[in-house]
Amino acid sequence: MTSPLPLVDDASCCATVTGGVLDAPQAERIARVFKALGDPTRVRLLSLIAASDGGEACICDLTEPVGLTQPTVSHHMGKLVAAGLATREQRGKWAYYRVVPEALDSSARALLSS
Amino acid sequence: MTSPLPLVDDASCCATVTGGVLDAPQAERIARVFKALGDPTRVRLLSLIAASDGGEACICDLTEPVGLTQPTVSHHMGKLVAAGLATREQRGKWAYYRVVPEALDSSARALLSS
DNA sequence: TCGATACATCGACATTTGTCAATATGAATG
DNA sequence: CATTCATATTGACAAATGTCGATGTATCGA
Repeated sequence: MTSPLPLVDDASCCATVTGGVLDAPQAERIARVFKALGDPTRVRLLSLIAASDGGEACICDLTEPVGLTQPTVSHHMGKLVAAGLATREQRGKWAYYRVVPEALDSSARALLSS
Repeated sequence: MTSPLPLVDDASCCATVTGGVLDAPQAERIARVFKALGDPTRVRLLSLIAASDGGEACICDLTEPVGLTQPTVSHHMGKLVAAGLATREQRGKWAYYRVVPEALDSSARALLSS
């Protein structure tokens, strides 16, 4: 039989904060996503996109409700995409962004006790 | 009858990222906790404390495994406490820190789709 | 082909952040 | 009371971050 002790976690993909001591790379991976979620504007952007028609929105839809410049919104969306929390799809002149629910679920699971 | 539309969320305590458009204060509150989780050292500290005997640890237990200075670890723990993710209890010379599982659960719920 | 539109990138700037060494605080112990 | 030990606080500094204006790039329409 294997794994009688509280092993850290089988795969680094499913590491959880309270499920054993995390090594540096695991903590790094987990923290990277939360860092992207650690800005109020980006949290707001995600909620705006999720609440948009068809679950997608372009920069032009987001600029006004957030009250920031177009470059700034573009910068934030870049961060969210880089963190895997959103996707970007170019369609004609517009760039359509969508939330990645699996990424949110995965991050949520990293916080659950077990 | 009330609330036929997708209201943002009853209480700000249970606001969720994908459950309706968040206003600025709600996004601020949510982002504050994730900001604290957005540093690899702090994620590691939480996992170390959670895995410690009795679910608690003092600064002296954490300094060596994290490989950082005592003031730095103290600073990080201060941030975690300020974010509500940990508690601090002074017992004699030592300060014992514990993880707040409810805070982790609450943050996790903010990410779940609904 | 030209102008307008949507977006990204660049350069700059002030602010925040993570880190440390040095020092202060406070509790136990002799 | 003096010393030691655990921790917090302070001051400093480099690096990262959020924001903007200006500019570049690509696409659509006339």
